[in-house]
Amino acid sequence: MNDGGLPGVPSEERIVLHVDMDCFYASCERRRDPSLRHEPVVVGMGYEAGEAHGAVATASYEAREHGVESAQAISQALNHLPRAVDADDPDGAVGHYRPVDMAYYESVSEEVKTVLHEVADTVREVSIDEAYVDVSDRLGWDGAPVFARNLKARIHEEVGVPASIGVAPNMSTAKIASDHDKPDGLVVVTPDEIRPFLAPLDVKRLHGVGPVTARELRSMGIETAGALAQTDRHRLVDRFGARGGDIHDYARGHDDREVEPVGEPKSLSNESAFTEPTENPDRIRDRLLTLIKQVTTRTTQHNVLYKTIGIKVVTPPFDVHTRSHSLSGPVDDPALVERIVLDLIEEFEERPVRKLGVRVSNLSFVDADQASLDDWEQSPTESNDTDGTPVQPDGGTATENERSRQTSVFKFV
DNA sequence: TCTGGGGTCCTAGGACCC
DNA sequence: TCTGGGGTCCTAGGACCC
Repeated sequence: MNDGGLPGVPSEERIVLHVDMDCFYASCERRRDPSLRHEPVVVGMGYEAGEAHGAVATASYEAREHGVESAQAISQALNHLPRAVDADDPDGAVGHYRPVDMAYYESVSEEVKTVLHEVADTVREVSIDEAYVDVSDRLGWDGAPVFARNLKARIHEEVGVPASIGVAPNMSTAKIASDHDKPDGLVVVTPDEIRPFLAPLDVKRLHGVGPVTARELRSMGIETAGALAQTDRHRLVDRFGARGGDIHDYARGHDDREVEPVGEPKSLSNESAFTEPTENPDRIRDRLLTLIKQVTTRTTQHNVLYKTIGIKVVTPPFDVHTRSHSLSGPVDDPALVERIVLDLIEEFEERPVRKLGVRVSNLSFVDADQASLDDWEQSPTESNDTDGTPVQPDGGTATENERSRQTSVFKFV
């Protein structure tokens, strides 16, 4: 190995692990209630005990064997796998249904991430149940299988949930490897195994190939990663833009992305669907007000300012529309969000709506360090109230709506 | 497959500035 | 007043990921 995980390390020499927790929510429920072990467990979003509404967030492998799938309506899942209380056949299989408990799952996730940070310097937390770690500076390829096996064991013993791990010279291959032998899998792909490992796989296994791209590739006669690897790159870029080049690289086992910690979020949003499409202006308005409250509660709690405020409106059958408005400078102002959102929704008046969303973007984060204040000089004409202060890089005038909120203004020096 | 929620990145056209 | 080209920002939509 060379001098340790620095940029410029040849990608073939990196050792990247992708750690993917197996049906994580269901595993968390089992950790909390060990009597669920080996039992079919279904965790439902919007589900309440005894009810039949909501959708499947996660199903354990035992539940999947009975036809329960992710994103399925709970009512449908119950047809495949009834609860004990409403099972007709006393000898038939029954499922254990639980509502989503994000706070608990996040606490379990924290424990897993703590273990990961103990065994590696570089950890990218992708989601609540998934992370990449780069261990190039800690071991070589001959030590990788034992290291990964020990990590799996540690997570199981110290946190009490199962994980699948993929090991490969880059992120995209490590991800495919972790998925290759789920659940409780461990797949190591060394640099010289990478091409033969990828070649037979269906293109849809590649990161960046979704249903649309898979269908198009298929129509081009490209079904496997091996075939994609041999396709002329220009053809792919012409057809798919920048992503065409990426998936060509991934299919050939090339991926130079560094494992780096995730930065600050780029946007914050909340959305919510109606049980059936509605044109009722009061229901729409009420729902929007709820979403605004959810979003601005988060921004205020975390000291986040935003410059752009937007809505998402989904009309039947499933047409997604977005509208947004940008301010001249960052603010955190719930009343202003409300005015802008209600203004943007007017365009959709009298149209049926099945889903609504509220989003803020163009974020800035003011709490971390105020070092940047050195670059800002408070305008002598304004008051000195500095908390939650809207700042305006151009020192310009805000729209008439936001002006009311500007208790103080900073001027760029 | 008929559709839940929270995100990211890319693309393309238009406005505006120099 | 006719006119070129580059850069940036904004907006909307699309595809994808978990």
